[in-house]
Amino acid sequence: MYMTMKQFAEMFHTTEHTLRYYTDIGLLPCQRDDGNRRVFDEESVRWMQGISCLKRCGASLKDIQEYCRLCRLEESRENLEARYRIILANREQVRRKAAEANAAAAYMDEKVRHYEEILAGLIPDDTNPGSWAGG
Amino acid sequence: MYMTMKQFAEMFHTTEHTLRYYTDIGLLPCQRDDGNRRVFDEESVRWMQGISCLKRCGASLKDIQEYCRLCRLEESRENLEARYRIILANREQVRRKAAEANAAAAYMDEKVRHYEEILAGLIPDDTNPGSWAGG
DNA sequence: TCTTGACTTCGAGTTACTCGAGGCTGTTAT
DNA sequence: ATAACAGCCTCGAGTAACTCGAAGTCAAGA
Repeated sequence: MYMTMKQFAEMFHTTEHTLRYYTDIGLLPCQRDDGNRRVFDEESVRWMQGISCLKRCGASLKDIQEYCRLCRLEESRENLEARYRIILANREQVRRKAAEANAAAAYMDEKVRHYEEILAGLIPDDTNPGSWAGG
Repeated sequence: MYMTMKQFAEMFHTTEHTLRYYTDIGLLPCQRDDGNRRVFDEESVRWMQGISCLKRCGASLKDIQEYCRLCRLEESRENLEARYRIILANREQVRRKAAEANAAAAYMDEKVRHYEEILAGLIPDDTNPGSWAGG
């Protein structure tokens, strides 16, 4: 059961350009048909699932590549621990990111309210960006 | 009261390279001393406060540049509304980002627990990244 | 036969830095 | 007076992770 570029791209909500990039850097495995076109099978699908998941969690392609490399190696305690370390480091990163994003969202809410008050004529416009909190 | 490159960079926890970049693209205003070195005053500080705040909220330099341009123009209803639109769009973006980051953080928590169970020998190692949820 | 559509490679452009080389300036130590 | 040093300057190249477009290939359908 082989999929074409287009089907595969649609399946993962990404572009053909991106998929070409991933296969070119050796991140995503694929076969070629007799016309040299990339074709994707269930294995490609499984790898792409892992890749896009780690991506959504904010991992760099380099880290994902390393993680995938480890997955392809023989199982061992060392290997397992190496993968665990990557996952742990990634969790830290995504936690920091989430905290920052939440703070930023809260701040923007305030900013929007501020602007709505100005627009309603309740307070004067203070164009100066220096009046912003949290410099 | 002028500040040197170094002082200014320390004040905003950034690098001199980045500040040079910001001044070069016309985002951050600065003066030059008689030796052609950049010097920063209170006005630079105020602008930089606005810039780093918008940055933390995930705005692109392009958007920040446009926002700052509007701030420098004469006040008007139109201008005010244009700035409001930028702020609104940015809030939407940062909200989406926060939601994504929170979901990713929760997922990574699960992933870490999963790994810890494998490490404790409670369940076998399933190296296959396709076993990951949320393909 | 011609067109269409889906692919191919390759090379350039993007954002927001990041780094380093090589050079200038201004102060301090010898 | 000279040397060393810190701190700045410009300029050009490199980075990640795409993104885009040009020019070419290949098979199927009208």
